[in-house]
Amino acid sequence: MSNVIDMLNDKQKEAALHTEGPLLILAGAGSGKTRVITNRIAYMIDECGVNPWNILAITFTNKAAGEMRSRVDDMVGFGADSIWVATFHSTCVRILRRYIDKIGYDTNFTIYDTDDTKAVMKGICKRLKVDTKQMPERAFLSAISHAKDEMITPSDYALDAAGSYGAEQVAKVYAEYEKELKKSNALDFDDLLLKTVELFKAWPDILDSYQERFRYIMVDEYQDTNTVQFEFVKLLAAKYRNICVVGDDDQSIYKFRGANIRNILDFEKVYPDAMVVKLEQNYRSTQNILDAANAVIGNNKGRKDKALWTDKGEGGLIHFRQCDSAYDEAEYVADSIAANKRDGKYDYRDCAILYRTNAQARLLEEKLIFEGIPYDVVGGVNFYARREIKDILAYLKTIDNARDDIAVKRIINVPRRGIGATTINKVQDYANANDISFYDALKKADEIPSIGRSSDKLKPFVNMIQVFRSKLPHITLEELVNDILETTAYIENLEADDKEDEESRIENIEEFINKVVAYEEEQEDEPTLSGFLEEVALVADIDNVNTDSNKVLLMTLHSAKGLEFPHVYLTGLEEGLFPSYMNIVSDDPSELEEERRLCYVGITRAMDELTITSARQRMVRGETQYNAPSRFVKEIPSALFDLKVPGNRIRLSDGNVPVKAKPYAMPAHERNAKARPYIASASKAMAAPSILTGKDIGSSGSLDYGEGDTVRHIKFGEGVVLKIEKGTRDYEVTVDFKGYGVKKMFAGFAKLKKI
DNA sequence: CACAGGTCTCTTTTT
DNA sequence: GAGACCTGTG
Repeated sequence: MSNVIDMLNDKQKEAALHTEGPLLILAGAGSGKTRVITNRIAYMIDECGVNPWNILAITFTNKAAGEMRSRVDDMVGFGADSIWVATFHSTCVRILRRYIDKIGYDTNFTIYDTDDTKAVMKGICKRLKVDTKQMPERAFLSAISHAKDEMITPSDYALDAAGSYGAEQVAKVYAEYEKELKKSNALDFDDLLLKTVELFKAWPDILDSYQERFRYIMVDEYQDTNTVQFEFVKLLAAKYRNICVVGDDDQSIYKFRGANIRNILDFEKVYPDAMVVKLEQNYRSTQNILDAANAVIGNNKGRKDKALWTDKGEGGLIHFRQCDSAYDEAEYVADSIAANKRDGKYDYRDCAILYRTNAQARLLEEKLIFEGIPYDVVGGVNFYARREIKDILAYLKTIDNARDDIAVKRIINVPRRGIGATTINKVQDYANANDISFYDALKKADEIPSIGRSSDKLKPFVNMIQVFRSKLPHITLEELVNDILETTAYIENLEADDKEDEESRIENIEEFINKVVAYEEEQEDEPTLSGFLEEVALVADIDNVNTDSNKVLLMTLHSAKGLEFPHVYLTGLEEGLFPSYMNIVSDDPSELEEERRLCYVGITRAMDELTITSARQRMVRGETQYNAPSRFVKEIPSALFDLKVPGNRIRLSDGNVPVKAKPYAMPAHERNAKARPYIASASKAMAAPSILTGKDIGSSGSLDYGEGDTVRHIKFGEGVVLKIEKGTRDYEVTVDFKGYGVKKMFAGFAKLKKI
């Protein structure tokens, strides 16, 4: 037997050797899923004579796709690059770029992101005079998105809606929205799947050609697929039935985005002859961490029964700490990371801080800066969603596809050209009346009677775009972007405009140009403007994570799926935040189960050490909230917690009932944290070494004072160091303070300064 | 038409 | 607490 198979355990082997017919791999967290998939592909190519060209592997992110390709590449002699590895969305885009003209679109369609669709919806609601106080734009968008996920057309929707005022409204708006996108030759994210399925159904010979091409299909993260995605896969696999799906129902966390957990739970119903393999041996985490994860997820009903185990050993206990405030929480985490680094226990890159909502990142960032800890935040505001980047992209989109009304309107007065809302409305009215695009109406500005002298302002804009367009075939994308920036004096206008963010915006633009250059360099075929825009439209935040640099990573639990870290900090475990308030009050109990799965995902990211934190008090949307620790914490058996962690006042009995804490003496470091006004630490943050210099202050590995030295403490003032002991996680320093007496404290927290 | 300054609302999670 | 939105003024 080949060595690619020998590397696997028995269960994994079973999965890898089953290359023909439907296969469901239930892969628990950390069970070596990627290894099975890659080895299975290698086995098919090397041992079964499968042509790599006939293999399609669909992953969740571009990052995962890239990793899979390079791992297969390392294993097989040649041919790995002809395997089609891509995300659902990019796979569909590639198909549609070729054939979408068959269903009435131009092959140079643009892809509308969330902002763009919002802009479209705003216009529609205004036009249809919808009361957006009653029914906000995003409600329509989410209804439409769900309809598309379920393959419900506007006319289907209208039929079902009869009788219900709200649904009728949605149906009307939905129909209008479709018309608008079509007119703009634009597709939204959901359309990419939907139109591909439509194409396949309308043109059986096209479907057939793809069925012939993709004789072996693999889908990763199958638990997160929605109905259209499943339909897409089902159609492709209908002929050869070599479909292998890999997933874990316990990690299904995208219901809000339409993911249908039934896809994985009912796979065997759709494919009765499917072979099912369960991978339960975990190669990532210690047994304690797995026990915690199993205990939490065990509270969910209607899941496929499984339990992770490992031969890695028990490992250390899980830390839990309830802090007084979110500030304290952030400080605790930052201090812990600094201490770990100093002790040589974990490097920055070994640590990840996870949270439920993006907003939580801010405080954490401040404390990390204060401690001089280098970090990267994944997500938040997507790079390509930033104003300056969207502006440049809008120029590029306008040049590429002038039917993209949203793009044209975005830049028509950016930088300012004295073209205001009144003029824009008149042009739009004219466009509507003549059933032409906004840009085409601009070209005919002379013929719009009501517009008057404003047409003098419109002409130069149209000319400029036409000039860019005529240059396009002769220059590189980088040159084009620079040309746009120069012609419009974009940066100069930026400087005049907002002084505050100017610097970071210019940096972003530079970064954008780097990405343009990178695209042109790595592109094997002719790099094109459309190709670049397409790539940009489909990148996820996680795709840009640079794992080479030695930095702490901050991200949401959703972004963390599929990743692993030696030390994971799970923050904000509070009722109302995680699980979120929305899901606690929801009458649909499955919402809470989804939160629990999210918690399960978080716990199982940890390899060696897991720290869970919560705050008693936290600012949420400008309002202070007081929250109890999350129910999920209470679902973890208390025996798994390290109760000796300073500051942990929660005692959990094995009956999962919190026991009233005994009077608690606040450790010195925590009192300081409280006594110190937050502003003070913010100003000190500036004095801390910049992360940009690459100097990490926490890395000395030893203290800069010794026994007998006089030191200063932020609250207790001057004192003499009596003793320094090396503890398990930090140095314990005993100091005799003038006026405060002898105190024992952790060096990592106390931040004593030698004087 | 642009801009300053006030008010209002709130996505949890994202391809 | 921030961003989107509205309104009055120049």
